[in-house]
Amino acid sequence: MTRTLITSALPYINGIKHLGNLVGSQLPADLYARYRRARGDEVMFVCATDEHGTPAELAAARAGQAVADYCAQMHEVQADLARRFGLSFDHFGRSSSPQNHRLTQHLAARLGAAGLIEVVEEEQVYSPADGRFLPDRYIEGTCPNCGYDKARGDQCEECTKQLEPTALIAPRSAISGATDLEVRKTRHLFLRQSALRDRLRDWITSKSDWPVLTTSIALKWLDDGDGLRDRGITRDLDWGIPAQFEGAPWEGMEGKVFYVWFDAPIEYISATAEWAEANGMSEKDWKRWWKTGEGAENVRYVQFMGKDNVPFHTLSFPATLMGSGEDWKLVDYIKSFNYLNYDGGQFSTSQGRGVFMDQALEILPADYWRWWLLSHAPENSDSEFTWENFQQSVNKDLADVLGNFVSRVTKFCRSRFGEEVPEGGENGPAEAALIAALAERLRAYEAHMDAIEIRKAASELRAIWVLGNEYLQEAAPWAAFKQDPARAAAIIRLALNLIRLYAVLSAPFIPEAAGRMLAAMQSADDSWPADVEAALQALAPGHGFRVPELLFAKISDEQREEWQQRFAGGRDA
RNA sequence: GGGCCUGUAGCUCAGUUGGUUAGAGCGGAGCGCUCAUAACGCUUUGGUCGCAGGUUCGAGUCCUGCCGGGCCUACCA
Repeated sequence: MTRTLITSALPYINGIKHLGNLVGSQLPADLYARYRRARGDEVMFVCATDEHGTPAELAAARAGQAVADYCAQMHEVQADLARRFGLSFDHFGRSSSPQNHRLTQHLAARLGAAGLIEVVEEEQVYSPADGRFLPDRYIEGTCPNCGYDKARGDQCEECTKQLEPTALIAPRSAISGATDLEVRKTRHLFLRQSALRDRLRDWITSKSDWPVLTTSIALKWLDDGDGLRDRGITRDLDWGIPAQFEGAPWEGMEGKVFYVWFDAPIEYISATAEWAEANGMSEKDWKRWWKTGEGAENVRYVQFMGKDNVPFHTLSFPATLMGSGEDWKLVDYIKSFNYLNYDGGQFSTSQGRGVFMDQALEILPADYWRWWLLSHAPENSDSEFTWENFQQSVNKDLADVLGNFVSRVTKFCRSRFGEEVPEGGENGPAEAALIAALAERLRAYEAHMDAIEIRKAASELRAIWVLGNEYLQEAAPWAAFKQDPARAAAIIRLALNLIRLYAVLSAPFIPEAAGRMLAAMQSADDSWPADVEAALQALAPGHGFRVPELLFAKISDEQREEWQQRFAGGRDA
C-alpha cells in the first residue's frame, strides 16, 4: 500500500486566519489528503498551530492573558474552524507541546554534538521599558534616506530601502513607543547551515520535478552573495522551548528559547508523535512515518505552503534533519503557492482586510469557499478574490451545473417512477458514449490530482459534472417516458448512479455536499471507481433514494452587495 | 540595487521539447428543450498573444532591450 505523509504549513497562533492563508496551505493539503485516502493510500496528514515568537507574546499581552493561556485558547479556536472547514487532519497539534520540546532539544543537541552549532555574540537593540530585545521590525523611527517617520528597523516602507535599526533617526519601540533604547550584547546559538551547503544543493538539484517557484527560491539562498548564511536559532524571549537544558552541549543560554522557525517545522514530526500518544499508540507507530530505518523509506512526503515559507522548508529544516546525523525522512515534494489578493489589494491580518475563516462560515457553508478557493488557487501567480467572481463561480458551477443536475434527476425519477432506482430498459449508444467520455475525463482528473495541479483538476471535475447534463439533454428521458418508459428507466437509472459517482469524485473538493449526495442515494459505497461502467451499476434497480434538500443555494445580487459592503471596511467595522 | 515570477479574448485562465486557420469557462448574442435551483443543451461573437528589435523555413513559445504587475532579499512569521 502506498503511504503518503502530508503536512500543511503551520498557521500562526495570533488570531484567526483569512482565506488567503487557508488557500495557501491547509486547504490544498486537505484536498490532496482526501484524494490520496480515496485512492486507497495510507495517509498521515498533520498540521498544528505555530505558537512561539514575539507576535504571540504581544498578542497575549494585548488580550491581557498569560501567553500559555492565550495560545491554548487560540489553538481551540483555530482547531474548531479547521474542523468546520472540513480540514481532515489526522492530528492538529501544537508547537508548544511537550513532544515538540523534547524533539527540538534532542535535535539541537545532536546538531551541537555534530559541531553544527556555534555560540555567537552580537549586539541587539534592547528596550528597558518593554523589558525585551526588539526584533528589527519592532523598532520604528525616521528613515535616514527619505525622512519617512514610520520606517521600520529592517526596511523603510516608504522608499523600500533596507535599513539597520541603528541607522534610524529617533528610534522608538513599536510596541510601547519608548525611546530609551539601548544596544546590548547578547549571545546566541547559530546553526551552521553553511557547512551543509553542498549537501543541501545536491539534494535540491536532485528534485527535478519541483515547481520553479520552490527551487528558484532555494537556489537563490544557496548562492546569494557569499552563499548560504548561518542562522541564529535562539531568541531572548520567555515563551518558547528553552535553549538551555540537561544534556545541552553548550552553556550560558539560560533564559533563552529556540527561534520559532527552528522549532516550528520540527512540530510536523512532533505532531505525529502527539497523534500516536493521543491514540494510545507507541513510538514505533509514529516513527514509521519519519525514520527511514523504521518504515519511512517507502513513505512519500508532500509539503504544502505559501511561497514565503519556502526558504525554511528547503534549507533550514532540511539542514536541521540532515545535520542531526539521524535517519529522518526528508520531503519528497513541495507544493508552494502564491498569494490570494482581496478585491484590489492584499488580505491583511493586521489591518483586518478581507474575509476571515470565522466570517466566511457565518455567511456560507464551507463547501462554497472550498470550491471557489481551490478552483482559483494561486498556483502560478497571485490571484484575486472578488465578490462578483465568487458569486458567478458558485452559482454557475455548484448550483447550476452540479446542484441542478442532482435536483432534476432525483425529482424526475420521483415523479415518474417513485423514490427508488427504476428497472427495465438497457444501455444503448448514448450510454456507451457517456461512459467513454467519463472514463477519459476521469483519467485526466486523476492525472491532475496526482500532479497536484489543483485548478486543472477542478476544471476537469466540472467538465465531468457537465457530461451529466449533456447526456440528459441528448437522452431526453422526459420524451422517452411517453413512448417507451423502460428506456426512460434505463436513462434515469444511469443518471442516479451518476449522482453517486459524482459524490465520490467531488468529495475531496466539497466533502459536505458529497456526503449529502451519497446520503440521498442511500449508499455507503464511496470507493474510487476503478471502472466507470461498473461504478455506474452500484445502485441496482429497486434501491431506494431520497430527493435531497437544495444542494447549493445561489448567491443573490442583494447578498453579494451586502457582503461586499460588510467586508469593505475591515474586520471591526 | 539584486534575484525570481508574471503580462494571451470584456473577466478568470490553458497553451507540452518553437510547427498547419491561438484554446476553455464565464459574460454577450441567437436557437433548442421543458425533467430541473428562470436551471440544462446547441450554435455563435470576442485576441496585432504588453511594446520594439533579433534568431529561424517557421516564434504566444527562444534571445536582447524597454514598459507594467507581483514576490523574496535572511531578526515578522
